[in-house]
Amino acid sequence: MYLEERRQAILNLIVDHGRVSVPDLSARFDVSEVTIRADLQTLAERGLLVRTYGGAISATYNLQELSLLQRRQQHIPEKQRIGAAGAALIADGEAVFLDSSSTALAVAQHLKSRRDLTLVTNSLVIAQEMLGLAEITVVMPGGTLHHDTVSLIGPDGLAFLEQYHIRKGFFGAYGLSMDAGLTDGSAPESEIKRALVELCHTVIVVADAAKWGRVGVTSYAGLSEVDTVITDDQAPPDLVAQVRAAGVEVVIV
Amino acid sequence: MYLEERRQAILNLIVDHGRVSVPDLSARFDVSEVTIRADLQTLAERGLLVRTYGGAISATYNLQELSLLQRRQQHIPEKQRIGAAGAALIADGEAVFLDSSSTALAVAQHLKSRRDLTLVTNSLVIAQEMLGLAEITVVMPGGTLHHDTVSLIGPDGLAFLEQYHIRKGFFGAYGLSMDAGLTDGSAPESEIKRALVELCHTVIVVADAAKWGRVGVTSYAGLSEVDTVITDDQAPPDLVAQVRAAGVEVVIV
DNA sequence: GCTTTACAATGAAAGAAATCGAAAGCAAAC
DNA sequence: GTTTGCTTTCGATTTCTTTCATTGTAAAGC
Repeated sequence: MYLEERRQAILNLIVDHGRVSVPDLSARFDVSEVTIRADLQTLAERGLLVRTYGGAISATYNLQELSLLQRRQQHIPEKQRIGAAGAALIADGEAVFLDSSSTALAVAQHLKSRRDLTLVTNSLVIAQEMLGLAEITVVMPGGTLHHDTVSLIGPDGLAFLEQYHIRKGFFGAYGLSMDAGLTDGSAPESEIKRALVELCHTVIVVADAAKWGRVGVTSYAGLSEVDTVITDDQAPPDLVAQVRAAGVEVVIV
Repeated sequence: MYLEERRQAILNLIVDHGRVSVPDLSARFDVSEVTIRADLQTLAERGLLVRTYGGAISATYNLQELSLLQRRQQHIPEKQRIGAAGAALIADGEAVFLDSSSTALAVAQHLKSRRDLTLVTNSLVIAQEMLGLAEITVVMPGGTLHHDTVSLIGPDGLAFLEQYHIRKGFFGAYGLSMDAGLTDGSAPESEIKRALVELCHTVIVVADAAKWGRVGVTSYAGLSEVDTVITDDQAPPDLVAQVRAAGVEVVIV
């Protein structure tokens, strides 16, 4: 029996029984427990099962996994401060765009007690975070799911968004610099952001100190298109001064 | 019983009863109260419940997530069999539509090891289920997030989908009857399905036995538009015979 | 308001089981 | 013969759980 056959068989057992134990699998396939653990770890990394101490169970708990990821984010104090400051700029009744960055997620987390708000976002994580909040309308453009950013990307979603009057857009960035402006790591991601920067009346960049002076693969906006940058107090003062001189409001939290 | 299973069971108890107590859980799972407290603390850190003195209660903002989990767990063996049968109808390389029903989710769960597949869906749960599977392309139409079905609903997302050649569509239903055809619980949900039934070359209905003979608020397709129904062996034979006589293939698993 | 009382939570220590890491063994492929 | 990938062995380490002593808390009665 080959390795992949064994792993397939393990998955079948989980589908049938809901759970498997390491000693049991070891006996059944006549390999050491160490080997079984390696199998389980690999399958868990592929998201095909959930590892437990002593065995594994079926992977039908993805929602919780995701919310765990979300909550891991919460513990970064800088992002939370930036998120709170961003949320303070949003009035009830407005329609705002949030991109798929983790800092924009922090903004969303501070909007949970708001009423009559429309959030436009391409981030599945933000949508998930707002689940069950009846007072908040979440609108998503269509697109293809990108696994790394957990967001919908695609040129065709934009036409759909043009019917909304989006007052404010919150954008994360891979980097923020004087000459390259706002930069990101991937081209399709940049494309949708470039269009949204056009669409939003007010462009607000949420970026922690690490982003300053960094330049990513593609630019999606120049500094002249930015109204406000929200960052934390570790941002390099000389760069902050330059950006302010260029007419951009910089909020430090 | 593994740790994660116990924690899952605790969450289920909270969904059912709204609250749990430490001594009760300790007796029920035959572990010490200290262990239960550790479980509750961990689950509270994940945001899945709210800790109280002597026990725990439901985390209101997560109720939606949990009730969805619960819905997924109902009829699990039947739904899983239906899901497997549905997945067997899909060849690698195809583009298929899956709606936001829990039975369509079961189909998706059986597609995880496939390669080169395009899934079109308006269900956030299915999208999340496919997260990290690089071989599977997930496309979502734009729309407004509906909290109860965890799906994107909206008329404008459809234009975007017309560019895809969707071979097969898998649809759940609230009810399935001779005269009303396929029915659903809410009008906007029906609207998007009606359009997708038009768009899909082959329409496959996945519905467990409980759906037969039931009629919901709005119809989204007549039986004449349906190619195949996949159901379980508890489906009423007389209704099955009638539907077959109407020219619909009925697969019983 | 204050105190009592019963219950709940926490910390430390300890034991059993499971896991991990590193080095080594083994087989098939080049 | 060497390489490569999978598997095993064997301590060292971690995780999970319990017990017990101590501290903290809620709510009833004074």
